[in-house]
Amino acid sequence: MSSESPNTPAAPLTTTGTRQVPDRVSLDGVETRWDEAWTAQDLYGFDRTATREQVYSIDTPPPTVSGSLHVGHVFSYTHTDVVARFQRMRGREVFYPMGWDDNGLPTERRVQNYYGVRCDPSLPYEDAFTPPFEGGEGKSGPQVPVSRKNFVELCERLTVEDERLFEALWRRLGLSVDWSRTYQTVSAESRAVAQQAFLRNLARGEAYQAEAPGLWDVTFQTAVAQAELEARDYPGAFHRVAFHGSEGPVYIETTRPELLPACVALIAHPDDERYQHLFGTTVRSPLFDVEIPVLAHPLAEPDKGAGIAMCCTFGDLTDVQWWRELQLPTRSVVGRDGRILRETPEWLASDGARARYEELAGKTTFSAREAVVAGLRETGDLDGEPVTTQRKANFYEKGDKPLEIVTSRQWYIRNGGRDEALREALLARGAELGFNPDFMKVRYENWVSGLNGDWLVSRQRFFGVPFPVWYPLDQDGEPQHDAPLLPTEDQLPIDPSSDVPAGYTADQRGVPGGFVADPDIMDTWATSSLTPQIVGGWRTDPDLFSRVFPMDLRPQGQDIIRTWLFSTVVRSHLEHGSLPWSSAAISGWILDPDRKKMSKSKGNVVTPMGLLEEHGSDAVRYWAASARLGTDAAFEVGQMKIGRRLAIKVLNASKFALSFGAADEPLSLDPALVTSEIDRAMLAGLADVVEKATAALEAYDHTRALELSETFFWTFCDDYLELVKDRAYGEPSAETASARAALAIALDVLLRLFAPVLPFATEEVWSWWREGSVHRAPWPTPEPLRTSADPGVVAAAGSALAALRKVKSEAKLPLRTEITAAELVVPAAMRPGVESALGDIRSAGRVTGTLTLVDGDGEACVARDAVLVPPAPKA
RNA sequence: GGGCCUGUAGCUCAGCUGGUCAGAGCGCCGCGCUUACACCGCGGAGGUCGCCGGUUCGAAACCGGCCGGGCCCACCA
Repeated sequence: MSSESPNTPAAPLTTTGTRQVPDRVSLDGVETRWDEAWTAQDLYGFDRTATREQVYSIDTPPPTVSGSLHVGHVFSYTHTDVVARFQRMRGREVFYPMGWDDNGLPTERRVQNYYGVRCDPSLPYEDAFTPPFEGGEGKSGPQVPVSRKNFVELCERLTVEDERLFEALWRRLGLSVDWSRTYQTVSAESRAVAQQAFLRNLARGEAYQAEAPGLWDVTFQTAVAQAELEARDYPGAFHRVAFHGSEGPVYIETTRPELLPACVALIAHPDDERYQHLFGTTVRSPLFDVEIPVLAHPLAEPDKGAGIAMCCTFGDLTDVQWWRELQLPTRSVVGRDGRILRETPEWLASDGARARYEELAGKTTFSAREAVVAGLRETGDLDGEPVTTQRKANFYEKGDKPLEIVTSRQWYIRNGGRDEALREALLARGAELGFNPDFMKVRYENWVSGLNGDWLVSRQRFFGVPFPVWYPLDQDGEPQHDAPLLPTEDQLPIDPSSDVPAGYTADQRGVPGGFVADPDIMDTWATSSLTPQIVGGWRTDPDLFSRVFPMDLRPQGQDIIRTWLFSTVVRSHLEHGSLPWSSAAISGWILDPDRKKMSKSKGNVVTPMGLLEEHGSDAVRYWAASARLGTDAAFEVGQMKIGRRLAIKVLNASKFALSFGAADEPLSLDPALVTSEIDRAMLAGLADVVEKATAALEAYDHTRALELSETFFWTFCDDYLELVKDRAYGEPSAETASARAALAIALDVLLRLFAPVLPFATEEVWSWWREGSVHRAPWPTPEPLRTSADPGVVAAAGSALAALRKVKSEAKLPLRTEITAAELVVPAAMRPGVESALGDIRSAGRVTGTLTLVDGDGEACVARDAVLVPPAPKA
């Protein structure tokens, strides 16, 4: 053997002990039985004395516990487990933790409904708090306000049960996770990591606070980041509205007439002939009679609408850009609740304008629009009727109302969105990362190249990781945002709404001269982007961290390349100056039979546990492993049935291969005993399979590896096993010993090849005749199997056997039928192979008389002039 | 509008850098309870590789165009 992996036995194993093969083999109960055995042995426990070179570390995606797992999870987590098992057998010490994502909006909502509470960070912690009820799924009603700490405790209580169910499913599926290494994204440790990483970003100037217009969800009343946007179709209508110029009306078209009081300029393209004479002049807005400058800006598109746009603060992101670049005034009228601000703005001077505004104050944008349109009709400033249109609007991915743009103070982390050097550095990180499949890299590059701002990390929610920041209050009680009070790292995690900054006392909270907490929490990605640091012990266990980081693999879905993957790269680049992992494995979607992405709302989700119970875990894993990374796969029960058949075949073929000779007589695995040509040829073929399958798995191509092993295995069963079984049954001789050793060696290798995909069936068989677990056995290498024989001998002999079978099949006779004489037409290339295996061919084909070999061409052997003697009919 | 993926037997998919590629499994048809397996075995039928051009001695594979499916980004006047 050319290379020794750490768990290769010191001396090559050449014989096995006695065998205990059950009379009846079955997959029933293997999942539970082996899960228990593996747990008892701590088979997948991580050995933290391993060095970084020995470790293979996986940054497992933490599923959202307040949701439910579906077949897509089973699919992609199987891909990861195949990698983990392969690497473990290759001799790597696999660091394979499991996390639970219980931070964020889905959990917040679930806890609210389940316990009838809501989070109010301004409240003090209550020691023995009892929620009003439990199990209030979907109930709505008055919710008792509780402190953030109480809320987090309830969250932890609720998610414990979810986690148990999730773990049970993963165990059933056979994930080789080290279950002593689980983490929660809402845990104290995760919060501490998130806060510490943030404080370091802040110290290095990578995190900053800014007051600026930004996208705002009026339902959740929080700022929203670029990565959380979703463009959706939204019905709207173009309204042609007259502004009053000195030389007559100037018409603009708008879908948001309610923003008329927020208008700050009319803007056309600098080259637009139609508006040259107006540039530099002013017009007056209808209804509100505000003097509005007409300005030129290249971003205006002459063929859009009237070619001249109404710039408001703020209707869309283009408005923001105009406002910034043309230094326009701020005239906001939409509040954080999505309603028109109640206070009449000071820029509305005339009584008429103020009266018009008062009609709008407090209305939703929708109602305000109706009122403005009615007003425009009344004054004759609406030209024609509104023309309905489908427009695209930006939505928060979890929201159902279009986003507004609101000015607010927010925290940002630099991500290259407004800094070319950093953008280039992050693009370089992307280039350095091994994407599997590699075309997924394009999504990363597109996203980073298209960033238009830094990462907005603050959210105006209550449940989540709070910013570890307080502000001193001046003598007027105003917070001094530019002089934040920060905790030390060893104090983390803190909750600024209940903890007190150094040098202050609790009773100074909110008092002039005292302090106040930053009210915001972090975006969930601000925590999730640190999963390698959380699970690797960055904060508390530097020794562990040095052994697992940078990690080897990030498995994840393609939809969160722009969020989870990118944000993790950003944090690692900023904090560690490296990639967080060297490779990423991107799984595809599961499509239902209509080729649509499976989703709960469509009611076509099959419960994963039901699937595992019905088909068996190995079968479901086989289906998952049959799909390549990055490729969408159909949810196909047929493929699971094939997997089940394969698993059962592994049991049966193994039972058979182990049945020759006395059970108390050890089987030899010594290749030196393999002397018959066809046996040596079979091993040579297997050597090729091992070599190619290993290369495929190294390249994250589990599909190819499985296909190679599977194809070999079926030929092994259907042809090779049939050919050699008579010889293997024979009296002790060199030929018999050759067949038995070849079968044992092949079985030993095949079980290991299949172990990553079929962990239960292979372990079951392994236990019949081998010590320990197949999952800690070394991955096979081709060298011990190599022989000088031509692997084509097996194919040639198989072709000869098929020809003999075909004669019987066409004569509609049983395969037991004897052939007392026949001619076998053999293509020249197969002649040596057929000759070398003639004895096996004769016995497998039940040829009892003369078998004459005749030269032929073609690609397969053909039998002719066969004399067939059917078996005597049974009584 | 830009980009990525994808279109091969009824179905799900292999066909890697152009020359045994026209394949596998399921399904279908026929046969068979063979000292592992009926949750099985054996044999067989099925496709002008989305369409049209081009490159080449040769293309499912490479190039261009078109058509169809999926997805991402941009488009919010």
